[in-house]
This record gives sequence, structure tokens and C-alpha cells, in this order.
Amino acid sequence: MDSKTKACYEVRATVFRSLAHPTRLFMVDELAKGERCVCELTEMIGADISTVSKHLSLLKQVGVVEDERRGTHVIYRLRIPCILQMFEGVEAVLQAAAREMEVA
Amino acid sequence: MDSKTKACYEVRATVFRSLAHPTRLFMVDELAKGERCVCELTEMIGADISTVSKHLSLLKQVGVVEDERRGTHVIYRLRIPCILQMFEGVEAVLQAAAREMEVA
DNA sequence: AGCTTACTTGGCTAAATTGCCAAGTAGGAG
DNA sequence: CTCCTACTTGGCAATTTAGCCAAGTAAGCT
Repeated sequence: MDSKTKACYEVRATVFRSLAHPTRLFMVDELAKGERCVCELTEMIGADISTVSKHLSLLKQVGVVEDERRGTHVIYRLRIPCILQMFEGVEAVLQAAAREMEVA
Repeated sequence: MDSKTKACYEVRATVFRSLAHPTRLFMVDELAKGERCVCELTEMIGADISTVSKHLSLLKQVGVVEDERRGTHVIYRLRIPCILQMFEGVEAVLQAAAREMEVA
């Protein structure tokens, strides 16, 4: 694997890594319904606001979400709605696993 | 977020985590072309065979790939071809990011 | 049986991730 | 300006992940 190809996979892995956490998956699901400010998400998640903020900035850095300041609030929204397409792939994996369970 | 919902996101996060590594992404891409034995993948990747084996067993555990012994060789194959659907989602994210770069 | 190839697993260290607290910034209200 | 709310960032400890080597297993060959 040459270094160019490797770099290509590194970038893609970064996108997967940004979604490889239950809290961040929840955020994406919730933002798919509409924009939310940090404190709304914090309340739903039940973690420290600093923790929530860090998860959001990770998603932002990767380019999954974007933010906008409105007065004292910062609202986040999904930047790429088609990220939900990836979620369907996950369901496919889980359903296949579930089917196999039944058979066994 | 109740514990049942949380558990649901944990499972999904596990699937993403299994793909959150350049080597494992390469493996999935390569297995999408056809089945491969561990030593073939090892040569392409250029890491220790034990490292490659561990990546493969992680993918197997999550249910992305399956293996089969053939003599001294163990061949791996994609168990869920529709996992490639997730890759398209990644491309969408990256392309959106690229477009934004141009604009800026 | 012994030898060899193909692979897995255990163990260890190095590096990355996570989550909380504390401290800092930003903007509205009085 | 001060206070307050909303949020971000730094820092630290705990957990997880990654990669190599060494040791173990599995199956074919002689």
C-alpha cells in the first residue's frame, strides 16, 4: 500500500471514527430532526456540557456538523444530511447479525 | 437518554468503531473485490501478520466479515456487501468538505 | 513422528480517546 | 461596569486501542 493510498484510507477512517461513539451518534440522529443548541443536547445526553461541547467540535472538525452563534446560544446542525445513508448500512449489518442469531 | 436507547447507540457505535481504522477500511475494500487469505492481506498491508489477524478478528466479531479454513489457509470474505453503502456516505462527507474548500 | 507454513492469542508498551473539573471567552441584562 | 448564562478550552486520570514479539494451534508434507 503506497503512502497516497494509505492517506486516502486515513481520511476515511477519520470520518468513521467521528461516528464511533454512542453520544456522537445520538447527536447526529437528533440533529437530523432539526438544529439544536448545545444546552438542549447536553440535557438530553446527561453529561457535562464540556463533554458535549467537545463531541460537537469533533463532529464539526470532520465536517459532519456546522455551528452558528445566536446570541448567547450556539446552535448546531447537520452539514451533510446524506450521512444518514451510513446509518442504513449499520442497520444492514445489525439485521444480518440478528438473522444469523435466529438461524443458530 | 434511557439505558435501552443508550445500549442501542452503543451497538451502532461498535460497528462504526470497527471501520474507524485505515487498515480495516482497506481490508473491507479489498474483500469487496473477492475473498482473500490472511497472508495475502498481510503482504498488501505490510504489517505483522499478528496485527492483520487481530484486525480481521475484530471485523469478524462485529459481523462485517466471515472466515473459513481451507487447509492451512484461512480465507476471509465480506459477510454484508451492503456495508459498502456506508462508504458512499463517507464520500459524500468528503466531497462536501472538498467543495467548501473550493468556495473558500 | 518431525518439519514447515499459515494463522491466532497473550503480553507488553506506546499512543489515542474519554470525561470530568476548573478556568477562560462571548454576549445579553440590569 | 457587573452579573449571569451559554459555551469552549486546558489539563489531568482512567480506559481503550494499536502494533510488535513470542508462544501456541492447525493442517499438510515427508
